Amino acid sequence: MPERPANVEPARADRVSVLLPLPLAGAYDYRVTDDMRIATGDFVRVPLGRRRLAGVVWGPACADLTEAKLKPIAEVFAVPPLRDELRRFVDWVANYTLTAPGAVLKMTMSVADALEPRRAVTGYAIADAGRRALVAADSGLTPPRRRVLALVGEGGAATASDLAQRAACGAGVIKAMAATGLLTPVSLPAALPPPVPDWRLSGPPLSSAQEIAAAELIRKVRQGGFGVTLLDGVTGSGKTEVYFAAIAAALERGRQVLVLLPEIALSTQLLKRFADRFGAPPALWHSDLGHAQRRATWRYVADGQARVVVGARSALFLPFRDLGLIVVDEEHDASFKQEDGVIYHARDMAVVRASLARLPIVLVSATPSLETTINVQSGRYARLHLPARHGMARLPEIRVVDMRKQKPERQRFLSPPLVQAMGDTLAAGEQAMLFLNRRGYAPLTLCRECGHRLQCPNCTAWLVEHRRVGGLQCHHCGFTTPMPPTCPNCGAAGSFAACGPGVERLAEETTQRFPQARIALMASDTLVGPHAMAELLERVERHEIDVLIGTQVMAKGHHFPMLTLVGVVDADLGLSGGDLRAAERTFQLLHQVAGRAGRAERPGVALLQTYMPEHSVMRALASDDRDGFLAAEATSRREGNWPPFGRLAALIVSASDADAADRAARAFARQAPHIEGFEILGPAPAPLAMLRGRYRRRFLVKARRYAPLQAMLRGWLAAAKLPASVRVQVDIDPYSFI
DNA sequence: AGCACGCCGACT
DNA sequence: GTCGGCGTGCTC
Repeated sequence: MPERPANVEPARADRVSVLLPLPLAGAYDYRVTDDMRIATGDFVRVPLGRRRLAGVVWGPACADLTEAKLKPIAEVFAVPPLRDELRRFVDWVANYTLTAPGAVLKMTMSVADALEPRRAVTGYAIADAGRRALVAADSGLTPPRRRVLALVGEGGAATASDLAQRAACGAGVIKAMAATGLLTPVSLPAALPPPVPDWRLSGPPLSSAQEIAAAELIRKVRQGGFGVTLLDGVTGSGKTEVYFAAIAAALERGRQVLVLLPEIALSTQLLKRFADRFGAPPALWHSDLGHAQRRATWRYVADGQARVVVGARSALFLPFRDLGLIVVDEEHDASFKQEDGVIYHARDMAVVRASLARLPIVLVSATPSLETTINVQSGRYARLHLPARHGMARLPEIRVVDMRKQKPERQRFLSPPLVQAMGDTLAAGEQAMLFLNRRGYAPLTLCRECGHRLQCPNCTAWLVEHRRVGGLQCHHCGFTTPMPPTCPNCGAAGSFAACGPGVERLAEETTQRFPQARIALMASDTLVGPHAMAELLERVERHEIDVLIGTQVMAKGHHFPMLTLVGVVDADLGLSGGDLRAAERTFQLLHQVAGRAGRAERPGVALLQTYMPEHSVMRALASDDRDGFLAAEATSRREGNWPPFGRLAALIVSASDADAADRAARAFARQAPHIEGFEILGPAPAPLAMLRGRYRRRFLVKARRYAPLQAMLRGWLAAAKLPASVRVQVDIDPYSFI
């Protein structure tokens, strides 16, 4: 039987509702047979059609179904029940994002067979005969057998293949030793529980500012209850050690901790620091996890043996047994926004989970989002500030390069001041970094004869030339094609011109200008395999690389003592496109990128190449005026009633052909409700009017801050009778306007 | 999400 | 004559 908190009363009724991890409108009712003890939250297996599925008992039966239609629950899983806090969270997220509750539950039940009894594997322990043989002078043991016995004697039971590998013998040796009684077969869990972090270990000494912030967080953790705290401090101010102190306090109380990170794969340095601080690594949760590990971690989170989970946004839906603290590091990062499936913002939903579970949450950033800043100003969130450390890393000087005056040569992209700075840096034996958020060689290829541009057949997007691997790629749907021999429009041969730079093209230019420099590319498509990133970072750290050229993956977390120059090749790149948060995001990204320079004793410089040197983002960066920038941003958003002062939802109507999409969008528009407090914009072709072969039309709904946005949208969607082939995707609080 | 049922093209 | 394409609809 699953263990069950004493205060949860078993549902007495002979029928209950069960939520299944499917995008169904609601929970389905099932019969409880007499021999079953069922409580709300129990994981159960139920029949659905001809399938048998795992689901969760969600509450008392809700529909009046005939006895004949009702099917019985097949089985109760021996797993701790889903806590009330998490069930309410699932319902809350479903309601907020206008998605089926089952689709949200699916994120909690993300491991297919995690509910099945924990699999055991056969391991081998040392038997008495083996122990005697090991100490006997004339045992007649072969060297491999002796090695195996020594290993098992010291390290304990292990699987045959594991032992064989460590003792450098065949697995047959192990089997034979078991047959002769030197080893005993034992049952081992398929994956061992994660090691327990030791909160009693002391971290590095804290500065007085850190001490004050840490004490406040520790107080909040000990006191318990909901509260949001922004931990605000520039890179190098020691934010991590401060929230480690809060983690230690939660562990001391025997509670679990969730740390959300934007890109777990990029956080090797954080994991290392965690292991140094607590004597054990945290449990990890991200999309690249192997299935067995995933399964094991889910179980150990559910039964409380995984004490600290560091994970990407999906970790927010894990079934913690006793969560005591949530930390969201880099809270401003846009990758917390999940853009497909259930569309949600992990930072915002983390605050909701903390609120429902009544626990403290810490948002951490050097460049807090405007949302969080406004919440601090209104007093909803507390703020702890860490000033930069004196005598330690200095923030780089940021200089703006006016590209209207400092033109690069034709078909070149590095301005004279940047080339000069690179030359000086290399001459001084230091390292430089070039940042450009564009993969590939050139973002656009056109025909010089007829002006034809190579476009993706499935998306409204140009094909990007990739010279390293050869051919053209669409960065939206993954379409690839070789470079055509002639222009598909006019048939001209050899007429293609690459327009604009990607990181590959910058590498080419850098090689031409500095033939002796050792150059490395760092983009999501050049880092293949799980260790590519770590290996490249090590090479940079060992100074085997002089110039590192890369995209956003290079922006965060790593610090290189010899890196003193950062060149931002196109600082304006993120500012076009009418995105609500374009300025804010560009500020955050460039601030982070610039922060890569000069983090040790050597002062650093960042050069921003821009055609808009007077733009508020460039001025704020150059004058290191984050708060002034945020204040100006707040003013302009308040004036337009844009988030976070008003609310926004994006609805994308899509169909498999353009005509159907237009018809559906017009029909949908006719049903638009006219309610005070709402403004409906559209339909307009979505920014990617065609994506993965579907034609998209977009509506934007602007609402006053406290207007009932979800209710209004639900009414609209219910009123519109659209054919099944038309899809309407709802994105509450949209971030990407693509 | 699956898995059925159902009505129209190229094959044994 | 059937095998199979995926559009539509249902699953307690």
